[in-house]
Amino acid sequence: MDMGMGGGLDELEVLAMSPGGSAALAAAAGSEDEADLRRGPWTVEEDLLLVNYIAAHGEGRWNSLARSAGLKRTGKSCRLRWLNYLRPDVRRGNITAEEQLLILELHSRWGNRWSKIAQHLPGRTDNEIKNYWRTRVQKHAKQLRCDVNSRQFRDVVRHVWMPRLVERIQAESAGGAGGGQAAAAAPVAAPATTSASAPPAYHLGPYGGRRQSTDVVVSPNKAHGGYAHADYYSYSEPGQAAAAAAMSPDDTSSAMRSTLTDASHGPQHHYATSAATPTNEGCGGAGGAAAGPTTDSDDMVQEEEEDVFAGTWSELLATAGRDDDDSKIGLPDFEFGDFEDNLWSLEDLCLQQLC
DNA sequence: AAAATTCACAACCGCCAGTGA
DNA sequence: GTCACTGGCGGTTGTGAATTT
Repeated sequence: MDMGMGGGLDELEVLAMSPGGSAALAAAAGSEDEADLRRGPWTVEEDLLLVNYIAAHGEGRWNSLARSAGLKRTGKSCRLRWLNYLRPDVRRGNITAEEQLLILELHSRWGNRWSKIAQHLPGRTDNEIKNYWRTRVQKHAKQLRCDVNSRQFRDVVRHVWMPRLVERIQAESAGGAGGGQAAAAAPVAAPATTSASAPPAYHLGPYGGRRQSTDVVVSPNKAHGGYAHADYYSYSEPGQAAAAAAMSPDDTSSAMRSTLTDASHGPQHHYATSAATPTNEGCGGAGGAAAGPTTDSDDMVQEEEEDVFAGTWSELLATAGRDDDDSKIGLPDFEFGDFEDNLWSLEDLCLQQLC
């Protein structure tokens, strides 16, 4: 694919992406709509236009919305910006261990159905989950020289990564009160949506890459139910440290657990049997294409006919926390080392004959 | 300290399905 | 039936920060 940003920028695009490029672009491009459209990173001004317009008029037809709001963007671009970034309930930042576990599990069931997976992770966007998968999960697959859809890698995920995530979740829960090392690795993103009392906050600004430290949080204007113009009242620190400080690891874990089992966000996820079933169910077909995600229709049927998760998250964690090994939800025993980013080693996997 | 590399993420694209004229 | 428009989805890429050499 060599179109769009990948195909190199023409002069207009370069103008558009430069600071203050909008005016320059308009001047250079003339009055035609097509050429008048801006591309590239959104500016604070554009974000404000979009946020304020939606606050006043709600979401609607995106193309007309873009025009009415005075944005020189396509409707698609506005929609994406809103859904992935500006929406008040969007959560960004560290993916928690619970969320990682859920992503791994759901991906094993549905494959790259990012939007579907995202529906089960409140506040997370399909784009973020997709990015997580590509940057983290596929990286591990690459390290192991496995194809990400291969049976070997799926086994590794199920037998090594998932159990370790469960361990990590337990450690975080246990460490929440005492604030041990697990606390240091605690999730930091606070669910913006689930707080009934807190007004939504719009995260404006960018703007690209890892510049979260420059994010601007725009508070809603509670007085008239709209959202204040350029009402910058808070600058979040890198990694949303402020939010992290406001929520202990334990709080986060319990919040996530309750959120993840909230029927309003979709079917409850019962993890235990899925994690406990060491791929015998899917093992018959061996590798290759058969190891890949099942088809959509198959999944839908499976989802409706059987819930592969047998217990709630709380139950899972409680069960997994028992000392008696036989009750450890059927997960294979591993020597759980540190909880650094590298959740397994090649030696581990060789020992387990997984890869 | 500078250069090179890696990482994380925003934003784009094409494709496709749904809808209405 | 068909055409145009719109929105949603998954795949891909460019970019800047962070890390390593």
